[in-house]
Amino acid sequence: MESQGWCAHFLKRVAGLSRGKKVRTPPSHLIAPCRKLFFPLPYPYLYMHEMPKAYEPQQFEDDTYARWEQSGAFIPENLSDFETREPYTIVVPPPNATGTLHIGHATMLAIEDSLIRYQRMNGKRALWVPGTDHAALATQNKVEKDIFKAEGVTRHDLGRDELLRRIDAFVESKRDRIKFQFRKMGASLDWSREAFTLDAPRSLAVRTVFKKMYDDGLIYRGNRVINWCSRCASTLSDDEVESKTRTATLYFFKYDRAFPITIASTQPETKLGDTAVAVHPSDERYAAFVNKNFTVAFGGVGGAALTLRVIADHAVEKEFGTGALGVTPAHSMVDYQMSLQHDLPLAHIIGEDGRMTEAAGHEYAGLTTNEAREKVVAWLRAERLIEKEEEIEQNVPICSRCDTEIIPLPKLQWFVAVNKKFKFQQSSRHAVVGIAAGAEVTLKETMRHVVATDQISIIPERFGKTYFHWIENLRDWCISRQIWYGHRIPVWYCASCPDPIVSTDEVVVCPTCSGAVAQDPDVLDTWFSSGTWTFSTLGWPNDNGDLATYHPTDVLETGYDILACWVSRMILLTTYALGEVPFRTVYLHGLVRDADGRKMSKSIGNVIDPLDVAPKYGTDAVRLALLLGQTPGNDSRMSEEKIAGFRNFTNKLWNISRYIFSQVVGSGTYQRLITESDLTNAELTTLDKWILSRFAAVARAFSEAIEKFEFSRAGEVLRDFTWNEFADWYLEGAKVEGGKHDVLHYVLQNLLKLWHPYMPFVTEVIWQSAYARGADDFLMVASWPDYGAMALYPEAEREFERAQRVITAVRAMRSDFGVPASAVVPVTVVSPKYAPVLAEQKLVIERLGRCTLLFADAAPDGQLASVIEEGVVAIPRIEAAGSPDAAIRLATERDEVAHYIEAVRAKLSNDEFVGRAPAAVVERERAKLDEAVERLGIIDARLGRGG
RNA sequence: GGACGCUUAGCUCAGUUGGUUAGAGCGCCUCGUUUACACCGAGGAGGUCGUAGGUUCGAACCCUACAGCGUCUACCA
Repeated sequence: MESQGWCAHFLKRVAGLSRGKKVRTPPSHLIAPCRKLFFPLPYPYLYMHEMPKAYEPQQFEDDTYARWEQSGAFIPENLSDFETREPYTIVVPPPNATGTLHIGHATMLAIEDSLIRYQRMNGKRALWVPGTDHAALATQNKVEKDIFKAEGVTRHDLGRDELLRRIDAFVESKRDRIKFQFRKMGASLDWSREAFTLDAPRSLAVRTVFKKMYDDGLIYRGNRVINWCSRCASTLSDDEVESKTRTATLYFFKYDRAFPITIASTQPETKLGDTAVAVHPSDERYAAFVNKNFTVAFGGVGGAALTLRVIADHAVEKEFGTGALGVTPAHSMVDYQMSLQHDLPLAHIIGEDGRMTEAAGHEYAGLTTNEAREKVVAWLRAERLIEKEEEIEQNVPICSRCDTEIIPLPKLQWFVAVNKKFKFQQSSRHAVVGIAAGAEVTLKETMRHVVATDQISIIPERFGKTYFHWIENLRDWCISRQIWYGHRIPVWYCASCPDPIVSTDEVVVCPTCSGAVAQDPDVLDTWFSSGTWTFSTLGWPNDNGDLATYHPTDVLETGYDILACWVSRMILLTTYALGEVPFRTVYLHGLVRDADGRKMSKSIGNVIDPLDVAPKYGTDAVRLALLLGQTPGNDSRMSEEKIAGFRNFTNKLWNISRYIFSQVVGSGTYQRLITESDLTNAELTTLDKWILSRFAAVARAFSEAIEKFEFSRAGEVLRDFTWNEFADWYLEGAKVEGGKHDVLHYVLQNLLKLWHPYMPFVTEVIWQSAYARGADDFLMVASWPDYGAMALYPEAEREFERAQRVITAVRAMRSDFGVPASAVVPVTVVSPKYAPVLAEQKLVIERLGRCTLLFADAAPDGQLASVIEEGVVAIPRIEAAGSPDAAIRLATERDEVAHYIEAVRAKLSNDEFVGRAPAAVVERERAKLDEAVERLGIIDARLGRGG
């Protein structure tokens, strides 16, 4: 870094910049905090000859990211010829603005950044939109908790305005953190288009969708039984409800002595609100009572006088309890559904504070449900109405935020009607196929349609089932929340006019009577706003051009755990609002667990924080560890050992480069970019043709795997090539043959390009150290290797593989028989067929096998021999203590071959196999047999000669 | 209760529409001449693909049942 030549080097690069292309100004609506600086930062990279032995990621990463960002290339309009490029869009799933980066985010970023970088290098107008989520309920809870801890006051003490001020301040103080962490991961996001689910453009989108849905009759206000959390004092959507198991006492009893049917309940206090008793339609025990009404005096003095109708309903399980169920429509989701079917009245006996209401009777009003239960049970005991008590396990719904037990209760709420017909409005640009403009459809039908017809494909496919299952069970979506942080419902009520006023703009006075209005106090479910994410981030409803260019987005990449609650909501709202799908492909990654397969959690202390390990092993290593060894939709395990393994790999790539650069005379100058035409056939050896052919094949395999979202396989293919073929064979062979300047640089230059989407930092640093033309010549915007145009040399591949087999055989024998590594052994090869091919590669074989090579018609008697496809490879015995018998290795080989021959012969002598299997398969087996028989012959001849 | 997934080498996992002598990484064992790399190189051991049936000329792969594990989901009061 401190070298003499640094300054001149830097100036040269600055000069390079001035020749660079002009940076386009981003669209005017975009704020551009990352505008390109006129002067680049001091050039941070190294001369080739200054590269340290080991790659030191922390020395380069922050600076590299800053330079990318300042180059403007994250903004697609700054890419060369951007107008003619095909758009490619991903919108990042917005993390909680107040949260911190965890391993799941790191997975998301690694995958999405790889896709974006790959597409950008492939000439796409690649846009990756960043953003954060306000996470209404979670954020408010967190702030409320903090305030209570510090000041002992609740939100009601503070009031709405003050609480919101505090929350905004909290969010403001935290929101830069997650963005900083995204940058740490190398994410090439267009920060000029950053969005927040609660900022002004998104708010407008939310209000606009709300009004449109209201006008279409898809949003309505209704008194319905909803999930109520008395601690949060709010409604919860079905998705925000979890369940836990607990043991409870199941009481078997009658409402009163005169009532003919015994029911069973774990919550006898709710029976104060019963309006029916339900039995199964085929239950003969109770058939006589069905449709009869009974009046019972339940709960003693101050209890309720109940009028109960006996109804028949399939939801009742004959085998459970007594087969008869007391129906409490106001405080049970199931019972509520039944009440709708049978037109039963609701008795609202539990209030929002979790205490019994007056409707439960004056003796009970004000008691908690537990107190009421004790009182009811005491009364039942006194009246001797209890027939039996049983301890059972049951699932109770709890609030996913605070674990408080959910109380279902009726409440006036806003809903989205998912089963109501509306006139479908088509997009003029990317119409949904199969639904005519103006067709009468429901939201549910639309949601099902676009996935069923593959206009949205889900990877892995099996999650389509989860999606359809979720749709089947979807009920009208309760979208109002009784909290203060979030998108306030855009509805105003006039004291003297009956109809609510729905408006995207602030309403000050009633448009009908000019009277005073009050806005609905509730806010929207956070998923309602995140459901608009793909199009609200692209400017809808203000048309700024982005929507036309970048929507529908290409890929939505997220964890499978939010398929139902988020992905499906985006599909719902986008198809409705735009008449377009929000994305073409949904890619679902699995959960990252710890080394023992446990979920990572702070309380267990098994969390691997990507920001802890990234400085230690390098961001590239973390990304590789997340991309390889992981398959879509399946959970994977993460450990520091795994990351360390990939750190080793980044270092390998570093050292491969270091070696190649060391081969250059006059290091410190730029390396020319080598093209196909530089590699003239005449100068290429078999070894060269082999690596070029392999590279072309690997570049294709890697690219095709990425296109198919097979990130792990792609990475493995490339890693194996880089390490096993390029480093271990080609580089070693090149040292022998010498004069490989062009091939070495050609493969390295293209290899760096292939690796760049996965490990952007180390590849860019290497590129900058040797190949960059100027300070703004980034590997990041280099074009993808044109593998289709690369020459293949299948013959050379086979020929070099023969040399490899000979070398491996020599090495194995040396190792088996304890030949000292320092000894150069004379090797005899008997291979009439392949001697010329092997002779051509004599130098490489001799050096890599540490031997001298002699071709003969027969190997000398008594030598150690190995028989390979090419023939016999033999080395002399050495006079060393404990040197095993020469025949042992051959005998082992003979056993294997003989066994194999037996198996193939059996197969080929089976007439049914020969008759029914495809000719090509049979032919392949025959060829295998011939080859094996030939080898066996050679081995036997050799063994017959005693050695 | 329903659905889905998983079960392949000591560990973590691949296995591309049924045809390989079943692979990789880590770990393990042996040996290290060679200044790109010990965050390395060479060689090696290690698996009757959960169990039992079935389909097929042929099954890790398809079907059935069972066992274990996991996830999501649900209205057993």
